[in-house]
Amino acid sequence: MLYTVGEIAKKLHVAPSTLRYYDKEGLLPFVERSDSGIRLFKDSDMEGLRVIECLKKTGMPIKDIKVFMELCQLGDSTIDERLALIDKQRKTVLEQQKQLQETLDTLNYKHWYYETAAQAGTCAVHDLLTAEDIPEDLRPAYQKLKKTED
Amino acid sequence: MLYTVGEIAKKLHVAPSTLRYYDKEGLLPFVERSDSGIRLFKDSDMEGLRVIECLKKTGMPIKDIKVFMELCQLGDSTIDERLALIDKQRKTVLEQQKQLQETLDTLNYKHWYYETAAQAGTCAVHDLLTAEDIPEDLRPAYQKLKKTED
DNA sequence: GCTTGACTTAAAGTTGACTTTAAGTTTTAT
DNA sequence: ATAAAACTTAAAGTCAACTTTAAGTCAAGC
Repeated sequence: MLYTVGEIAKKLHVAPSTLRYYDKEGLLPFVERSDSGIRLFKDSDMEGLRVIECLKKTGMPIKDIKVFMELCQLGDSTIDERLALIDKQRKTVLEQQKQLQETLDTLNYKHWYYETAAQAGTCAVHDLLTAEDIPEDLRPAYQKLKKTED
Repeated sequence: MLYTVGEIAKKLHVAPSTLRYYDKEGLLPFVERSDSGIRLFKDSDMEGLRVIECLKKTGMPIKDIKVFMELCQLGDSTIDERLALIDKQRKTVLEQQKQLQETLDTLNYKHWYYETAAQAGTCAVHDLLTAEDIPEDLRPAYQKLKKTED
């Protein structure tokens, strides 16, 4: 089964122009063309597109994704290199998870801060509070916001 | 204690031009100026800057951060609104965490894929494997990559 | 007092990732 | 056979978030 760029775009919920852009940037070395020059996507191309989608979600820039997709085209001699790139990207995602958790911790503190302020009718209530009044799990985030050194 | 834009920039590990840009965009309604027009940051401004940093990490656009910082300047009458914005942003971070975990699951599958291929010396080894040969925790990611409908 | 480095602004430039436009070709449907 | 819809490319436009530049002012150390 073969698909045009518009059909694939619908499947992936992206604009056809996005796929043409990716192709122009070299992310789709696997797509073939009809005699008249129309892109023909195979069922098996979907996996490559999903890999691109995944790498994009890690924040990898287009140019780096291109390198990976090219390695895929080169066959078994590039397996080790591809494994190294996957592992590198895995590390960045783990770091992002850590970062996002810290961000959430801060927002959780702010949520408590404003809920408490809403109860009291004023943010000034927090001037009266000491560290012990802050829920234990929110204290680290509080300390980070308040710290003055660095 | 008062600080110039360059001193604060160092503390936050950002370029001075970034802070001037934020100021121009209205993110820093709290910074004061000397008689000659030089920005003077107070110790207490650090917390506002850390809140901006936090909101930026959630992916919130500059214009939306501006709204939040302006609400902070307006005092206690905006507590409820600020709480609502924090909660909204908290939701987006939870969604991002979910997304990032799915991305990591895919990378974990790919890691296994290439490690297996490296052992065998060829990616073709995966043509011989069935679903049961794939570690159980990696199967959902595998299924997602392979699925052909949608 | 004067140089040097840091500050100021406005405006232009950069980057990445697309999107839109324009002009043309191909395929599909009647 | 022809009109409409979908495809093609190259080039220009957009957007967010900065960064750089240019021209000038201010402040600190010698």
